[in-house]
Amino acid sequence: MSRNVQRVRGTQDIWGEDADRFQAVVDTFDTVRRLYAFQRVEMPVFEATSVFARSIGETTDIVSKEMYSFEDRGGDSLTLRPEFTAGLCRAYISEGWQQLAPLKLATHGPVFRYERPQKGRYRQFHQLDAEIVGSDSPAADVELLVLADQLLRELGISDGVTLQLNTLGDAETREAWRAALVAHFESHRGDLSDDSLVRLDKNPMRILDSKDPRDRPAADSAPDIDAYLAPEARGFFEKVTAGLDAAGVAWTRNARLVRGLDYYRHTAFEFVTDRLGAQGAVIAGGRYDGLIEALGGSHTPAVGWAAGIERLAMLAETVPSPAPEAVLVPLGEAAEAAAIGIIATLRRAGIACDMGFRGNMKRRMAKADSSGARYAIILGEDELARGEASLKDMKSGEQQSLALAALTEKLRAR
RNA sequence: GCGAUCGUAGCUCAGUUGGUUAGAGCAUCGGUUUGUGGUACCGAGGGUCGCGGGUUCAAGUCCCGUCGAUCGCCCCA
Repeated sequence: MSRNVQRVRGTQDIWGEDADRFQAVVDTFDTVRRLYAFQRVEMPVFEATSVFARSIGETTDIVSKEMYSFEDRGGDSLTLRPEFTAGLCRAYISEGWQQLAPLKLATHGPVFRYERPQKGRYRQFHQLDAEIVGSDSPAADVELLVLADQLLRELGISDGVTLQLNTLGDAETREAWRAALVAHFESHRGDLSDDSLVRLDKNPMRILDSKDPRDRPAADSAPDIDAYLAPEARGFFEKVTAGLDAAGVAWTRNARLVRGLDYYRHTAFEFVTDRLGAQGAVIAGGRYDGLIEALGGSHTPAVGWAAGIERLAMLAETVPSPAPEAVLVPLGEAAEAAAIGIIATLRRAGIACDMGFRGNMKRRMAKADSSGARYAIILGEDELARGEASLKDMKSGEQQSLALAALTEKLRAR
């Protein structure tokens, strides 16, 4: 298998059942986003490197060591997108979408991060993405969360997934809490793991969700944001949770759920499963009111989430791959020639069908059977001479002779 | 980037303390009187045992390196 040509590390060839499941996730997302009146948007797979460097933050691992950046032939530094949000915000500014705000947008496609591959974690992976740009209403957060919840329900995986919810407050709250956290962890410096000592300088809030047991006492005794929540921020969070309750979406408060980047405000959430090991987050997002400003636009509140298609597909049941309605079995050269016209007519009439090209009749019938087709259309020379074909019901085994002209109507009648 | 486990046909695996031409099931292809599938039987193709080096009379089996996958850490929409 691994001769000369090998897949690039962290990439995947998706086919067969996996491809069916992957497509089912995308199709379900597309159906659900229409129900919520989210517009489809297509964006470039690469952007100027500065778009991600400025929005995601120079100090993050994503920007400092996980981006696929390269210089193009014109000497510009470009980067394959490591996420959707930054590019979408750039588009919002470049395309003048502020006139249309609030905008409800949905997109999906490949994203790229140079990471150590694991199950459910690839260097080219695929995300669904939903964002509401230009709304500072908690109703936007609610709508996005209900959308995510319905997506999981339609995929049949909502049982194994829980919504964890937190608030990071407004800018002032967030700063006050952050300062309190730093003070708290400074006083416990001696108890922290090496990783968390680095976090203390770079990303102190991340100590809260550290998995290292050495960090847990200090993390667990750290102050919650609640004591620092400004009244408006508290009100915002209460409206979000009340909206979820009204919509019948189950959630749990996770006061240790945080976002490292400064432009995150208010709602932060993750839909988490324990069925995928360390890669447990299947949908994650939050409100990022400060991002578009950081990119050079005017102050624009926004909220959104992204979901890993591969992870959702791994949780989803196998979907039966769509079978053709009929398979043509031509016998002999003249029949094969005639079959080309017949199958073209059927397909133009919207009837999914296939044709076997090789083997003897027994083989072709076996092929027709394993395809799952409802009918086999047997085209023999003598039948063709009479302008007829044999239509065989693969389930009952019944077979009848039919005028070629009646074939389309007969199959479409079903 | 760090630590650990693993790597034999398309897939799932077997391969005894290193010992002759590396096996099975599934799948594929062909056949069981030549125009009829799902069952059964017969047969065939397909592997330089991830790759490279080393130890040995002898390596799929041991050692080293490398690549890849997996598990955890890290990071994360």
